[in-house]
Amino acid sequence: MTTESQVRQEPSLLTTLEDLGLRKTSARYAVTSRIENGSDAFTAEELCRQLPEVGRATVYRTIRHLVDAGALCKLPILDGAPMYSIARVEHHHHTICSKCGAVGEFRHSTVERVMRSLAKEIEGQITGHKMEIFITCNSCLASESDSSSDA
Amino acid sequence: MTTESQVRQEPSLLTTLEDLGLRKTSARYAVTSRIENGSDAFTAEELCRQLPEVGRATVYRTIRHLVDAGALCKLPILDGAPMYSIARVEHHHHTICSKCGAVGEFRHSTVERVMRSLAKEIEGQITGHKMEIFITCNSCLASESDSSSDA
DNA sequence: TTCTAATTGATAGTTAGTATCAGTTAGTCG
DNA sequence: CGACTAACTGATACTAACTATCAATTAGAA
Repeated sequence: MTTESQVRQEPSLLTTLEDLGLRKTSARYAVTSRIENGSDAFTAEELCRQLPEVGRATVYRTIRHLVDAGALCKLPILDGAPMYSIARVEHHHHTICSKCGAVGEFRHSTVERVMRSLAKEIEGQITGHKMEIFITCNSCLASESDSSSDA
Repeated sequence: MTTESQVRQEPSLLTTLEDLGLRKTSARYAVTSRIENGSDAFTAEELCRQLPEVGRATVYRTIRHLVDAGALCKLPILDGAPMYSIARVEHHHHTICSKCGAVGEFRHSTVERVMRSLAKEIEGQITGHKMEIFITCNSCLASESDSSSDA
């Protein structure tokens, strides 16, 4: 577990940008490292607020590059701005806590298998899919049972 | 097939509003009948444009009532405004054509079964789910093969 | 008919995101 | 190293998609 060789250093988001042929700038460094060290999922506006030294346009532009490169995933939220999270698994789905908004990732072969069986049912040609599971996360469940003991 | 008794009249959206204890007004009549007679899925702004005689606020308010009542479903679109479509099947998922934006509904027991097996994998308590399948619809496939014959 | 709470819609405000463009900078080339 | 230039930045202004406000209107009960 602690062996160096087993720690696969994920290519940093800044590297992803370089690989796109983009320059390594201080603004991009600020944005990518904030994303990497920040919380799970975030909105563009949150990031702007956390990085007042970087212009909004640059924050939005950098996010867009990362999404285009597949390094970030953008998930549409029913009410409000889309959230972004680092794509750690190539193809995956999301869990979203309805209470606190925490976003998780999962991948399950069954989901992919279902897609194949759905192909028969659906008119047209399937090009992709997306699944979101709404949950109450463990920490919200815990705080819920706390407060319910008051009542 | 053509027997009257087999044509189950779906409760109109206006009735849905009445059932919520809301008044039957001409603005609400205009909005609901436009939705019922219009195309599959629409955005709020589209509806506003189609109903210049109804105020924007009223259009948005009416949509919100219908979504709250479960008569319309709101589906978040990755880029742009959310789309709404009449919920014809209680619990269902959507197909979205990536070319033309046409939205369809489907329901498949396998999807629901998968959810149960995922429950084991996922931390926290599942409260709901949502699945979108991206397709190229038949008519877009057709026009695609047309234009490819030009090239 | 009268009354009143529900409703409307014009307007102004907010939020999220994009376009513009003059000024700055990374990285290369000599 | 120094100069050059295309890439980049960020302030600003703009647009789209809503939401809040509130005086005027209206549905529906009495």
